[in-house]
Amino acid sequence: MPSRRHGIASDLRDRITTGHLKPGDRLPSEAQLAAQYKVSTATLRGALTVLQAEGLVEKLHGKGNFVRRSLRRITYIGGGYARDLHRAPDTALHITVRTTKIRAHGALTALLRVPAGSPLTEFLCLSYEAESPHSLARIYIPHDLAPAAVLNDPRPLEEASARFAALHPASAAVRETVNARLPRPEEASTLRISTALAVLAITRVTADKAIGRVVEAALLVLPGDRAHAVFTTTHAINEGQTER
Amino acid sequence: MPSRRHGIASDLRDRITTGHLKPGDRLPSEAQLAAQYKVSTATLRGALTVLQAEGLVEKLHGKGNFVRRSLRRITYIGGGYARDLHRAPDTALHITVRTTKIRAHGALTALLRVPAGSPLTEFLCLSYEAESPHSLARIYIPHDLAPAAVLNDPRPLEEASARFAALHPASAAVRETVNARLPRPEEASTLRISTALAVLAITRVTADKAIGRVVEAALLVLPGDRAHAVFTTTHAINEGQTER
DNA sequence: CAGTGGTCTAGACCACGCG
DNA sequence: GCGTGGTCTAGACCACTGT
Repeated sequence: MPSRRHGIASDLRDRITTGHLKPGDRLPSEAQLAAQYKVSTATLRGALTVLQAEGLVEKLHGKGNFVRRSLRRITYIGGGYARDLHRAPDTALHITVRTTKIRAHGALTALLRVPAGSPLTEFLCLSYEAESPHSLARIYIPHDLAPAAVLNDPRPLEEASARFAALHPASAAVRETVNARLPRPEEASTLRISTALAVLAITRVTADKAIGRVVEAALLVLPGDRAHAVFTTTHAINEGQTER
Repeated sequence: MPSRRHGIASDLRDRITTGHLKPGDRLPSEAQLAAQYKVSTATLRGALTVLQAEGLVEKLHGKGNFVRRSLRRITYIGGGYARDLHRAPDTALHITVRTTKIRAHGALTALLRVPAGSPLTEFLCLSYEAESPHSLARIYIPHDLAPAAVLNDPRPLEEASARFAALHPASAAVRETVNARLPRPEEASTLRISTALAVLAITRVTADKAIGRVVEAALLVLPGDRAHAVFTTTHAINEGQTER
């Protein structure tokens, strides 16, 4: 075995997949497991980090380590459609949105193709599933393109970007960039995930081809242990429908 | 600051972005840095892990820690096109392919929609850029769909899936699933990356709609500190071209 | 309060790269 | 062989959760 912690991770993984440890079960405390495997707590925590990244184990500070109930609950659907996130149908999802007016700076000026200092509206969206944070989205829209209807939408939001569906232009070009990175400290605390757990970061830029402007930039952060992104494309005869 | 290692990471990050540490520079040894910051080597290594995941620092076992020369050199282009990976134009990319005949098992049967035990051809592709591993791809094709022309392609491969371009059917449905996870130990060693560094894992399934079969499943692994995936979609008037 | 995980320390020992 | 990073130890102390 390449390392002690991978060996322990394999052993615990087997216990989970064979059903000796069932979904929802609490594992023995890290001190107990460390004693069982005769390793230091640091090494044992390394093993748990591996299983956490696989989505098999959920770590809850102060409570314990648990076998995750369902794997891969968050699915981001690519293609720039209004529906961003799908989740298990039997669970409630609610979202908080904080709206702020800011001015373009740093990477935002390049994404939105506006000069530095341009007025923007920022929507900070945090979605919850059963009281536990689920995903984080920061959506930026040039101020002159953010209609009052969106700002004052009275509907209780069902899904994050339902509110923004009206913004999507008739002829749009959507560019989504996906990468894996560690969360910034404040992202880790708002999503209540470990700072050692990678997140799936998606940057989505939507341009209206008719007016030749970027109408929205969305920075999405999904916990890497529970999320994946799906992109589906159909190719017509000898030519694609996705442009570069 | 949320933690000691993030504080140190911020400080080093500033030294890099302000130019006090230039691309290609070797950082002081971890022992020296730990002494400078008056922390243990474990904490200092935590700080370097943060910077490594951001793509700012490259760790080379036995040599040292270096400021990365160019950020985000690997770009996966979504949409199922033949060209999988783009890289800096001034660098040479070469690929090794190992072909094996195997039988469908486990997740492969579900991906390819074939019964367990079906004969498959596996292509294990490892791409290198200037002698350092770059990306890892495992491509599976039902044996009866793998033409001899592909198996015996005489061309020196320029890019991984140029060889497979001929396979792409006229009318294809491509489904790409992206997630962030830790590398398996053998993936970490072949890609020569840390086991603590998340990878971007892309599962691409290509189906030929005409014959209603899955013609290829590709499991791609890209190092998270250097790679991102880009998906571009254009929407026609009031309807999309990406299907679910 | 007691019990849990999260961060950190000050080392030891191993594996790799290079002269 | 020597210097480097990689893994691991056996603790200490802090932060969070529940009673």
